[in-house]
Amino acid sequence: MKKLERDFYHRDSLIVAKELLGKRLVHEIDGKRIVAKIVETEAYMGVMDKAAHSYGGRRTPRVEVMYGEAGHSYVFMIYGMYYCFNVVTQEVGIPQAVLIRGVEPVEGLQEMAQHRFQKQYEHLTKSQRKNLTNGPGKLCKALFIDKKQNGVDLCGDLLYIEEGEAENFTVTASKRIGIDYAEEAKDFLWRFYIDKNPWVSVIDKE
DNA sequence: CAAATGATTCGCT
DNA sequence: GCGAATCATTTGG
Repeated sequence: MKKLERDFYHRDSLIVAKELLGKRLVHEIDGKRIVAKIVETEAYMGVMDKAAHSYGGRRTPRVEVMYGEAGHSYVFMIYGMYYCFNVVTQEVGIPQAVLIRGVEPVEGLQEMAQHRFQKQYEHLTKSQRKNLTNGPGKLCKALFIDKKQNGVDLCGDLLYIEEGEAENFTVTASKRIGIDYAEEAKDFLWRFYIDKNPWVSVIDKE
């Protein structure tokens, strides 16, 4: 499959967030490919987005990578125990990113199960299989993503995103998750997911 | 089953 | 010091 190039990321977060659905996130560990299909994303629109770490043009060491070149990773620790993986978008100087919230395991299930539950994939309970990668903190654990991957170039050979299989799916837009402090910005429909996919972290009611 | 709660580190003020 | 783009576990109906 073809690796996504710089130009793909060099656009608005809202566009990139939608187009990332169905793509494959690949992490190569010791020459082994861990692959997962992206099924849920959220756009963070930078300066005018109260939910974004870069809101109002805040520029601290942590968010610096978002001001840099598109197509790099932005990984941050949350609640003291989990990581969240983002893709930096837009041109240099515009601090936008797309958070990956849910993925569907494709290759390397054994490695994912081992790292997340210290168990063989076959020994996972039904609930553990479902919970392997259906959330931002969970998928980072399963895909071996932590602080060391912050700032990595996704146009490189270790961590990158490639085209997925051709398929048809319905994209649902909804409110973002876990940003109740963001006032009016919490109601923007900037979360996107593949309708009816079981690996989406939070499903909206009818 | 849904809802409440505790865990635990780091970046920022 | 405070609180966070979360999650697993416990509690109660």
